[in-house]
Amino acid sequence: MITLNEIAHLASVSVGTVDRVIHDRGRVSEETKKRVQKLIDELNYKPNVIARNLSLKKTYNFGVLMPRPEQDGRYWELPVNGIEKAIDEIKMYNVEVSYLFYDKYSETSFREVCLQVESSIENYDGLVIAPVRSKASEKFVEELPKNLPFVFIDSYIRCNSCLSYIGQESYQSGILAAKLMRLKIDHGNIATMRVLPVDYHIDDRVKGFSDSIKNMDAYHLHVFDADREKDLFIFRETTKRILNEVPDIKGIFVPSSCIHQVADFLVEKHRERDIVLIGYDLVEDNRKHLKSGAIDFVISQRPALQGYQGIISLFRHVILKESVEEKVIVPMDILTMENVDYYQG
Amino acid sequence: MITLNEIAHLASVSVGTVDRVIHDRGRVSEETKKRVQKLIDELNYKPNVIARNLSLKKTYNFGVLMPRPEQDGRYWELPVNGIEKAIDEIKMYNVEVSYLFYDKYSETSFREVCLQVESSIENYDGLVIAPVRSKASEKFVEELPKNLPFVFIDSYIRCNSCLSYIGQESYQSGILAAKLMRLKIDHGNIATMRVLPVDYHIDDRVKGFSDSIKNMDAYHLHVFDADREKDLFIFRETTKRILNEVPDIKGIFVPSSCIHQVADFLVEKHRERDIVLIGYDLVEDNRKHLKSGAIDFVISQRPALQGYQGIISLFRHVILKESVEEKVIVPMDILTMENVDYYQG
DNA sequence: AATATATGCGTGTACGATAACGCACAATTA
DNA sequence: TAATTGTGCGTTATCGTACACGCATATATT
Repeated sequence: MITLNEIAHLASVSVGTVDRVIHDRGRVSEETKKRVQKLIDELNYKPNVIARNLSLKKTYNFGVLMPRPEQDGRYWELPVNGIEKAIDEIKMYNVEVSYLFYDKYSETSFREVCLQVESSIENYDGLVIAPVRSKASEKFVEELPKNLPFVFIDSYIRCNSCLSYIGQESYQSGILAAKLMRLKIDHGNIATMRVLPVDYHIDDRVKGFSDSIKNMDAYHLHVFDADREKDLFIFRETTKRILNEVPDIKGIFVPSSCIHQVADFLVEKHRERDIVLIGYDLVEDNRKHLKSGAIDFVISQRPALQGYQGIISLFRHVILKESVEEKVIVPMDILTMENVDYYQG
Repeated sequence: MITLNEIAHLASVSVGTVDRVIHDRGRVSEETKKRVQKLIDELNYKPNVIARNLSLKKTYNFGVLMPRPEQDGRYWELPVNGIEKAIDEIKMYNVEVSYLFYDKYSETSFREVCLQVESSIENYDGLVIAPVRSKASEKFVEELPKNLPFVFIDSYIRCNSCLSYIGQESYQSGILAAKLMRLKIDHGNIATMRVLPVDYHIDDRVKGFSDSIKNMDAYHLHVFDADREKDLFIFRETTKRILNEVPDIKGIFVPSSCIHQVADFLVEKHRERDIVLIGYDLVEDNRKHLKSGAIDFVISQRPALQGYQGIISLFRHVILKESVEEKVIVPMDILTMENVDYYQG
């Protein structure tokens, strides 16, 4: 293992000079700089991260902008778990997180949190952002200082300065949902819900599902709109509508974690046995319904891994100075009553 | 953050004394020891791992005993990938691995590797063992020095001194396979293979599958033996036997990664469309058949994660001196042609 | 009583990198 | 010409821990 000191010796300069070359701090003659740089390249010198972080007695703070954990049927607790796991692993590097939770269904709430970050921007060494509110997020990241790295998790927005995106292949997961539906049902009426307000990746799930089903003669697809901003229990209400309008419905696909509202309602009406339910994300209520059989399949896109990876990507870039993947697509996992107990998302 | 120095000051002793207390090196009076220990406990002092490893300029070497990567349809490459990923993450702690590959189907090959380890046992700071050859493995670990930590991956053997087991819930995954089979087929003849030589967790898969299917009137289960030690292409040959003996076979379950041999044969005979295939592990050949539709489902038990976790467990115990989980059960993942491209095992 | 051994504890240095400091000399400015 | 500023470097303290070493003092052995 090559060290600073060795380079210094070989170049017949002091460690200070080598350090200045490495960090491009100037105050080194062009000639010496070349000589040192050549040795660094030739010997493939890599700074010892451990020594560096011991020396740089700095504490790092990563900000996490995401919806309140309890929203979407406590879905957002799952990325938080992953974030906590990551922080636990790298706590010896003096890394902390500051959570900045916002109400996913309120533009002003998100704006407030953005302002809060902007007003103390110097406190942050990196940001993990779940840009659920796309437009406002785009504006926010545009105005971030150029030297503040940030990563997206969960959903993607147009942006070329982001360090990394960790997320889902939503359209494809809709196709997968359709496949699972066809395994359980070989013909008849199927419903799905388009969730409002528009969220790109939830929309894509519906598109993937619809595109797979709509051209098949055996099935008849009914699409219902469900505006979550109008009603917290919109999924329940929409299920009521479905049962009214399509009495012989065979299966329902809900492109969000709120499938448990649908299951709750069907259980009340004793219809859970004859209607196939497919939804997303292993929140506690969904786990319960999956085990009882009310929900047939849950697709999970490793929410904990998304949170974990978000922090780790920042860590690798900011602290280890390593390069990170621009895009990390998480797997889509199929959960049934048989494998749910062993799942780690 | 409390440091050694602060403890020393508060206890009015030198860091040397505190160090001796911490590492229980003796040469400290009972009285001072108590005083120091009390401060350590009260202030909840935790040594700085980074500083420790900078100081202990040690390089660590973990031995990995496992079947040759190319065996079982190159299944064993997958844990190696996970091991490499782990090593890459912790390389700054000067951790290396030595691979000790053996022929899974040869007792003498395994014995040789064991001898090799024993003869230079002082080189190893920990071992990751895939105890595929159960009996010989039991004997081997019994004779290991008490202070050499080791973890099991892939399969478990009776042993109370192992640091950690990272593995699969095989019986349950057999149940899952049966569920998937029932989704595709609602009645008829189904076959499965019992693989020889006996491997507990592969056997358990068959048991889980059989127990789910055999009591159902709609299905008729045929169990075939396949002795891998007699023939490298035994799965292919056994498939031939199945087609001969049960001409109207509807589905075949193979409890190992060698399902691709079955798929190869069925494709040759143009029977891949009307026979459902379910097997294990996303090796390259299986991926191909999954995407083409010849294989319907692959169950994966995160082989890369198993390798990764094996190394990380040793790392946490040996280098970070943290406590590790005694048992880590990896999830069982369902792979279909729709989600296979996004899988990370 | 003289010497050997054991115990208790402090000191010093290494690990590798960072960054503040300082010194010598040159170039620029007043 | 004297004062100021800038450049090109070396030196050194620092981070927190580990450990070799050495010096006292106490106890045991001859």
